[in-house]
Amino acid sequence: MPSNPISAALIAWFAANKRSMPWRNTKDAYKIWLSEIILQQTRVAQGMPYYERFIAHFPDVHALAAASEGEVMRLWQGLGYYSRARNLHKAAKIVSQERAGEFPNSYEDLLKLPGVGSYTAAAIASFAFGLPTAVLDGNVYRVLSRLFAIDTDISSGKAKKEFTNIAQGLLPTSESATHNQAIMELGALVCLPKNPKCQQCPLSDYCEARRLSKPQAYPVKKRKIKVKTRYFYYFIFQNEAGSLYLKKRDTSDIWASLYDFPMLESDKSLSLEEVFAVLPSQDWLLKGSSDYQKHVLTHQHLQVRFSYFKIKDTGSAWQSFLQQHKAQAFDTITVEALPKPILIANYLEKWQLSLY
DNA sequence: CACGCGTGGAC
DNA sequence: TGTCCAAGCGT
Repeated sequence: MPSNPISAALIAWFAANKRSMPWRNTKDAYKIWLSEIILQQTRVAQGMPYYERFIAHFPDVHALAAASEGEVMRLWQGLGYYSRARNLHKAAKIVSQERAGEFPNSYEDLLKLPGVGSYTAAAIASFAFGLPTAVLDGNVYRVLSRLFAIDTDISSGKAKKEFTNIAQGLLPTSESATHNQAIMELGALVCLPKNPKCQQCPLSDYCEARRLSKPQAYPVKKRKIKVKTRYFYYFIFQNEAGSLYLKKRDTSDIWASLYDFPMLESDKSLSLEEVFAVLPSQDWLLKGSSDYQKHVLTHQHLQVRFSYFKIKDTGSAWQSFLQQHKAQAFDTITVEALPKPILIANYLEKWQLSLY
């Protein structure tokens, strides 16, 4: 596909308005891949410090492949979607060990790497290798659905094919990298989900949704995110030496395989009395509650209310509890502001706490 | 195909 | 305060 008026306008706008990002100044497939994995479902401002930290620790794919999974998880901690970090490490080992550090240079082969799906494969193919593969992400869905007033449900498989074809048809072969970045940047800066800045848009003359005065009607998305509320009642056990008691989480739930405090979960809010009533009536618990703190965390998919019960004076009862669960704890943590469970993984690395 | 996965910003 | 959603992927 040769250039076309829409792409030309897009690219001209991009040249004047693009944000500066470290991974935009390179053709290094490793850096581009790393940035793309980090930026999956993640805003640039949130991912940037992680990208810098990963590059500082692991300047090339061999360094990343040589790291332990614990090191990788520790650097990733706080960013969310932790399977990305595990797949990142797996893919680094594949590229380092099976491909002598050379990233796959075709869309099909990139797709085989763990953690690399259709979007990321197209992005790397185009940004690093100049191949004419159109990217299709949330921004592109939004921009294209408005541009052509397409009301296909973007959460459907049909839409993926339809939008892929349109995106591919719009992509100028010779400038695929610039065009791809430009359309995503337009979605991120101008063609916003809620209040699109149509006055500033270089494509407004071509935009069907704009002509119909209903840009906010696009894209059409039927699948709604269900928000569940789970109530977690944590028990913070601390012995005389100040050591804390941690538990590794299940592999098939939120925060898979990360560490948090032992807890009681409920599908409804419980009063302090109810929490104690539901728990087995153990001496260490009934006698031990002397301090209580509460912290609330919410996000899109899941609403979790954390209640932390800090057991200060557990004494011998605490030790027998640990013994009962074959647990030992050593070293010291001072917990002033109690962390979210995700932060516990960091403590584990840092303080070498033992678990059961 | 529908769902789960995380955190933080915007409104 | 609630809702949406952001350079998606794996199952």
